[in-house]
Amino acid sequence: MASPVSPTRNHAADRRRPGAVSIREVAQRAGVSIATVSRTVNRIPSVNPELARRVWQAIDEVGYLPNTQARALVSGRSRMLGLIVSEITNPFFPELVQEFENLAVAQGYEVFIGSTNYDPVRTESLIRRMLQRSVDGVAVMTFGIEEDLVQKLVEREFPLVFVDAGPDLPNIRVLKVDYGEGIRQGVQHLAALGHRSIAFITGPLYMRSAVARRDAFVKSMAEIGLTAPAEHIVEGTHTMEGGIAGMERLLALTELPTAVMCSNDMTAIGVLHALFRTTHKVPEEISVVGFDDIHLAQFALPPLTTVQMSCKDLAAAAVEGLRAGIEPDHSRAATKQWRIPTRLVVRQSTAFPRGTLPALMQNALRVPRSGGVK
Amino acid sequence: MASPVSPTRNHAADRRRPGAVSIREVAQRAGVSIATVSRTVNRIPSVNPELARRVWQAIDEVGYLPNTQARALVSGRSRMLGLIVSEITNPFFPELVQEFENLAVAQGYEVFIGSTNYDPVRTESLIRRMLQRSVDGVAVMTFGIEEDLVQKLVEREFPLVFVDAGPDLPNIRVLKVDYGEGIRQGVQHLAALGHRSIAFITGPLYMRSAVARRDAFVKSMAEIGLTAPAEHIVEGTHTMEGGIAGMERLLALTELPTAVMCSNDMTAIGVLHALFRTTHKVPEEISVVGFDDIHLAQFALPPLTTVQMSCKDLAAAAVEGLRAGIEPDHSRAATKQWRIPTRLVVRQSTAFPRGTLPALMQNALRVPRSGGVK
DNA sequence: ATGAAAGCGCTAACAC
DNA sequence: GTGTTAGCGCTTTCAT
Repeated sequence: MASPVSPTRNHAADRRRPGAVSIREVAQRAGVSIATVSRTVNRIPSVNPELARRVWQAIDEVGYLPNTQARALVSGRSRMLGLIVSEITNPFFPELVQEFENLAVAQGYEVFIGSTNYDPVRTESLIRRMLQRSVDGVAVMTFGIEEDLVQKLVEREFPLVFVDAGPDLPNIRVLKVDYGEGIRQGVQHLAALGHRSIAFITGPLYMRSAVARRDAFVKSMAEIGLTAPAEHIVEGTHTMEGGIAGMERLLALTELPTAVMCSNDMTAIGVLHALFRTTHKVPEEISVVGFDDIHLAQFALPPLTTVQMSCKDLAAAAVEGLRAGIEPDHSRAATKQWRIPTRLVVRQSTAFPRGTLPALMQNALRVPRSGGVK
Repeated sequence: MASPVSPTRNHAADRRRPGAVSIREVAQRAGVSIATVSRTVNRIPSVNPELARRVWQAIDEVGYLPNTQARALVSGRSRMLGLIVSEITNPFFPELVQEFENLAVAQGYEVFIGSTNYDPVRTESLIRRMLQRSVDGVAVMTFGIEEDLVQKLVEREFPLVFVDAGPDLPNIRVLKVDYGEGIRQGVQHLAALGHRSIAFITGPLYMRSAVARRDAFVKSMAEIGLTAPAEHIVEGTHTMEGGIAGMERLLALTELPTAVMCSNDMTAIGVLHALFRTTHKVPEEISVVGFDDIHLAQFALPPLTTVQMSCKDLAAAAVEGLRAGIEPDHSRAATKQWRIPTRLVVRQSTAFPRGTLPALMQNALRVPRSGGVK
């Protein structure tokens, strides 16, 4: 029963990967107890420098890597951050994921990424999986909070970050994107060029952020005394396909707008595509403005004028917001809202509307084919 | 000392998230031992159905989720698969990641994604992090094996999947992409249209796959009696920026090629951009062919003719290859190589070269502006 | 400052 | 068929 050196070798060990070295080998090799190894690894100041040296050397020699699972088990913290996006294939998100990951890793966290694909079943399973892997917190960057998702998460009472809107609960932080200012700048840019008939292709309207952008558009138009007729505001899906479909509906109108603003860049790229297919020239015949400023926007044909929402800022705020909720003495533990600025980036998909005086002058002054504002 | 009900409440428990319920609560509530709960959860057939029912009910009532960390610790398997890509922001990868994730999750695995960004330091840390989280296997989908990365991984002797090439070791599986056939079809498509002067913009040549694609191009050209002059093969970076730079070099040549083939779609999109900027028309003046067939390719202006490398196939093979190495009695445990087919997808960026008879006839027959092969 | 030992949540031997 | 228990690798008391 109480055999000091058990003849029955442990069962699980045989199943483990060959390369794996445990804290015990290190302790043995350094001639100390496993507690000392643990302290050394965790940089507890009280360890004798000489012992610490021996421990580090042993670690080096055997190639020891602390087992995170075991650490998590005892500490109750996994040092993993959940990151939920709606669609990883939407180019905005990889950029966000990349920034988020860089920051998280720099702070010693790992990232558990998942995409909902707008599918409640999938989302449900995603949450469950994150809970089982006991992430320390979750950033929900879907830009459209699915209500029951929030519910599940909130119930478990752990640190959460949302974009745009979220319940006002102690563990929850919200990243407020300043859609108003960015959209306003876009509208004013178009108006300044002389556009009066500006259409807007929204995102899917079950998303709060899509609604927020549309509302910002309507408000910005009103501010300068303009009202878009109902048929000039069409619902899209935040995808290229949605942009194409939206533009086609606009094209079917008897009265074409002279400019189209889009709820995101992918939609704008779809619009560009639809316009190309129907041989309408951008920006000579119609101006196009996007939103997000994804990397691809500069490579659109023509390069897209757009409203930048810095995913660097967004990612930074998300990671900080999470840390604020997880680490008891984080400096911004009390901050509940984080403001994300936006700004206009003018490229070549916008110009004076056709037939206006500036456009005519411009045409007279330049070489034939390279239209557009430089 | 041996107090049956310890007055000292366990230390770690206080630190844990409130919502977390352990196997013990379930056992207590169902009036069974924790072993029975474990058996029930793991669907061991021998459990009494009546007890099982009570256990499931208790699980439901308390919202129990088995703790994966603890499971991993005892079983020696984490049910996590590492997935290493070079750049998550390159649109090819999110598509691959998505497929990979879907398949992995369907098999009960979680995915630990990491991108190397072509940075050895970052890569090193990535491997270490994956090892610490004890992933069960790693798929290296960088399309350019960094030698020391392989070394590190191979040392630990765990299941590995590479693309294109990898050491012939027991735990390693290789996904062989059939570049030859795809590139050949692209070249023959161009040649069939009448092109004789075809340039090629490669990927970064430290990548095996980039070299393989270039070699396939040279070989395919030779097969039909064509030889591209050295200045018609320029090195790119598999990015839009690289495509622009490459095309600019081509444009500086006294003798322009009539068609450009690219090592990937992003390069081709860059080429399209450069051509647009310099007011060259695609495909009327110059034809462009890509490689990969990312989703974006259909929305390029004009829609891109390209060689499809199915990331669905790739992802499926990667997951299966990993499972074959991890699960002792997987049906394809012995398979060491997996062939990934490629095929040509003709869209509108390719046409007869300018001035050839077919091109003239075509122009005579069609409405002014919408050139290209339909 | 260091070591012994308890215990994190779970699985798998082993005993009944 | 079910319960008891050792032990996965680690951190953290507690005693020395």
